[in-house]
Amino acid sequence: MLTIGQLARYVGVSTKTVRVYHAKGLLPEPERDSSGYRRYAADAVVELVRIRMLADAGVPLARIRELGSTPEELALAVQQIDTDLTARIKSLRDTQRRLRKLAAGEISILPSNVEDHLAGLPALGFTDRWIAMERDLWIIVYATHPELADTLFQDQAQSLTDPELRNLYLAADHAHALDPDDPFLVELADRIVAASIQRYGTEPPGSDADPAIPDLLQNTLNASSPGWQRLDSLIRGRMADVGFTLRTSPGGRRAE
Amino acid sequence: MLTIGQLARYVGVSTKTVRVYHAKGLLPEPERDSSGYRRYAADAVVELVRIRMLADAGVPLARIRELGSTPEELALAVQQIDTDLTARIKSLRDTQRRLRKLAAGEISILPSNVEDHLAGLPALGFTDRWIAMERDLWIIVYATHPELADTLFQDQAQSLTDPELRNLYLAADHAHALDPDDPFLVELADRIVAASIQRYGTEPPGSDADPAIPDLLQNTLNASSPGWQRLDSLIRGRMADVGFTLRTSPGGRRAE
DNA sequence: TCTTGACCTTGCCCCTAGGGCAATGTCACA
DNA sequence: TGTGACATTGCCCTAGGGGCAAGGTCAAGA
Repeated sequence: MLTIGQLARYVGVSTKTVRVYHAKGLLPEPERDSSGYRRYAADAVVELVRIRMLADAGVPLARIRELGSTPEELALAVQQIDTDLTARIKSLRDTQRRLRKLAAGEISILPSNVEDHLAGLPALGFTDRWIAMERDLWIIVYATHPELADTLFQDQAQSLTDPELRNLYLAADHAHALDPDDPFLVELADRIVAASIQRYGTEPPGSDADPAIPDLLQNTLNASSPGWQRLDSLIRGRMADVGFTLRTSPGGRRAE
Repeated sequence: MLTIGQLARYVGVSTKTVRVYHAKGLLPEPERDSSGYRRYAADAVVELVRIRMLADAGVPLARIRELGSTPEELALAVQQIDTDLTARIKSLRDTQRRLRKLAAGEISILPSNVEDHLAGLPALGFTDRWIAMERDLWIIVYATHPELADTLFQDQAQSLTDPELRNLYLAADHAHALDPDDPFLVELADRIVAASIQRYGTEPPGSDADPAIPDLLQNTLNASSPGWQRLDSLIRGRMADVGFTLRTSPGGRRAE
């Protein structure tokens, strides 16, 4: 008769695996010889091969144990394991495809229309710094307000088709390098506030939903350059003057 | 900024998963706000997506952590993960194929030539009981003595092509149903011993390698019917009389 | 006969990638 | 001022074994 090692070697598993199957009740404990060694008959080989086949297919051991009952039940279970296996193969292939896109740098975190929009910005004259900032902004917006983000994005994308607004955005982009005392910043702030009021009245889209978004933008901008910080400060001052709804989030917590 | 829940939802994982990635050093711990909540910036989303992609591909988290160093190294690693993924897909498909064979009852534990040999036995007049016994015997032989088994099997298969020997085996098969006192058993034992000596001299193949195999056969036979037990006993007696090498394993331990 | 190396036994702790719970603190809304 | 959804840390649990310890056994060679 077979020792545990011979059984395990023949089927291609470790002795530990066989013992685990005994402990889990998958494989019946065989007789012991006079020194306490397990002694297996040939049917244990057949049974162990069956178990390994199912385990290799990813069936949990607990389910394999319950499986052996009736032949119809077993056939049904095998059917189900088969479709499950097909699904897993498909999922692996999908993963492989996405991994290759990742390696090629074509990974898209944002919806593809947003990625397309960002990809078009360099041609309009925006700096990489600005684009990176905007990209981060949209990631945050889509993560925090998935139901609003599309609307906000459509508005933003559409506003770039207006040459005047586009020039304001471009000017803001390039204000990054300006000295905080540059008088151009005052003029730019005035023009931005005027354009905003013309476009939205005193109630900008999204402002009724969550005050965190403007805060967020502000923080991102301010951290980046003194010129931007000054520009933001000017805009906020002008907005408040004309009663523009620019609530600061309570305690400023959301923007910390 | 994002809370852990927003980050997790956006990427499609649980908050626990994100915390685990922090604990394992995969994702840097972000700043905390005044109440101790984690606050994430947009780059955490990008990083988390990258980690999930690799994790989905089956890369262990410990390896993902070591991965980020140089771009060439990463490209090489991704290359390797890709081939690994291909191998896993192939292995799953093999498993699926074997599972279908299992479901169809076409599973082969033994080498295919042995299975073919067994499949041919019914046509020669052997009973299912004999074939099942022989199958078990070959499983044990291949498991215990993989290097000898092929030689022994070739000899056995070849001996069946001799009509006289084949008739002896058939007679032994059908002796299962005989009464232990049937005089035919004595005659059959004589003929088997004579044929064995004619074929092998007094040194049967495999006897010099391990005495367990004859013991094994004996035990299997004896457990099955009184007729067989008697036949075996007669054969052993005759063999010993003529000096045939039929060692019993020391203490009989291997056959327990 | 004694030693040596390869087996076997049980029991214990370890791993991965998280899940789930508890106890507690916070946030936002009504 | 509640209330439900969210956050925090810490702890134990899972599957499918791996690995080690401390001991018992077996076969072969000196």
